[in-house]
Amino acid sequence: MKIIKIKEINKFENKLVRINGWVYNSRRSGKIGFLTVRDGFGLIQCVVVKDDIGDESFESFKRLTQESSITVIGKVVKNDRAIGKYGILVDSYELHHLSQDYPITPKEHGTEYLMANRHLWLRSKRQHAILRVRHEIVKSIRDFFDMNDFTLVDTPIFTPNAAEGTSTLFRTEYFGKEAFLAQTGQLYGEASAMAFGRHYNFGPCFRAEKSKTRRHLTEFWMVEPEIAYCDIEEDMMWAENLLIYIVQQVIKNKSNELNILERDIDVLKKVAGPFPRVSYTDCIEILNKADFNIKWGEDFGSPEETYIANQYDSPVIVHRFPSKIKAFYMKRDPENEKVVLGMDILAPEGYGEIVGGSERETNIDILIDRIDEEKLNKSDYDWFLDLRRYGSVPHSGFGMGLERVVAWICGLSHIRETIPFARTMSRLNP
RNA sequence: UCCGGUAUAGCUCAGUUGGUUAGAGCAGUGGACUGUUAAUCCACGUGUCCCUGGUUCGAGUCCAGGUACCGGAGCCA
Repeated sequence: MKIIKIKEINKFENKLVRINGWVYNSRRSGKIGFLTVRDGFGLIQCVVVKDDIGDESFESFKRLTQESSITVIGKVVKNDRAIGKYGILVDSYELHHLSQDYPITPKEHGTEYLMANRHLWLRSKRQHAILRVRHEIVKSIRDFFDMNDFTLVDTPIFTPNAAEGTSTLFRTEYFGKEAFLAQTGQLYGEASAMAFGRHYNFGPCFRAEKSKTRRHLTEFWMVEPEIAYCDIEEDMMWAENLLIYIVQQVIKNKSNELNILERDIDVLKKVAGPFPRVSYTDCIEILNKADFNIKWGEDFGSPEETYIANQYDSPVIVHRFPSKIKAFYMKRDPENEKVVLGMDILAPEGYGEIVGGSERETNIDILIDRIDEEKLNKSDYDWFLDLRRYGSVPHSGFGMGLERVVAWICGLSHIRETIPFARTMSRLNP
């Protein structure tokens, strides 16, 4: 007899099968019982009839608890009343472990409680769906870069320097020296782009900012392509095409999960491109028309960002920011020295910045000036400056925050559900 | 760091103007039920009311300080 996955149940109509899983829910009505079983691949309703399995088995069935691990043996039958349109008429079952007092009941719980039980919450339908969408997004990111001849080159997590000098870094001890957990792999990505032409790195980043909002994690995953012989316009195109590809793949392959999450797929279908491109200077004008009272040169706050994003159905690309509010490595616009060739992509529906990128400064003298201006330690960047000494070329790249993309595509109100084990200011466990 | 909010049963919450023995639903246990979808119905239990101090005849309730957590700002993906 075959052990099958619930997701392939429709291939086994009227066959006897085995399913390895866990009790999702159990209820009964006299001499007939209904056991919803999950196996990690899906849910199925198993019908337990006293007269079929015998008094003794039925008595022990009545004692089955939520999340007990069992193997169910029975016949697959079509059943319109059941979830998934198929059910199993139980012949017998084997109990592996009887779960006692499972903390997550089918009733409501607070988020704090659920986060404290995150290791168990992962079994719930919604959390399962979110992480499967995350999986699809990760896969489509890797496929996209693979199809376009990018090479994955992993960048280190221990670093000696502060790449952007602005964000707070986690400090650690490294054989008697000070080291930091990487907040970006970008500088290493630039080295790799000079070796491979098209590079990307994808891994965890760490930021010790004391941010307590629904958009922040202290540990999150970022994908960062870096492309040689690429200007800012091409950079925007890569980011746009990546986002469109991700959304298409999720709609195509994870529609069940989006339904479980009650995500409006029509909203996602509007993400077709080309995305609107608005300069920072134009944004200032738009914002002041809406009574925001922001001066040229000031950085956008969260309300400003949300207002700009809400003007459009699809993500919007904001570009050419004042150089003073952006990182030292961004190239200045030859047509306007006051701005840099940087761009941010803002997701619709208030999900905020999901991409940040730029064309990189190639002139070593300007870079050294900028490093001094930011009061960074020049010796830490000597290897980075080498990239401008030996065959410097125009190049660009961007970083995309995985969890914010997951939150946006799933339509979630909080980023902590987008990663299996969230790390926030107040949570290091489980 | 700043601003706002919350803290009562295993979980989710109610608790009046300060009043005597602190409540509900769910979960759990036992029972009834052959078509349930968070099944329903009957019976049974549970408390450091976050901590410390204060006001009061009397504090879960009012006041002060503290702690923890939540949301927002800043910062950012």
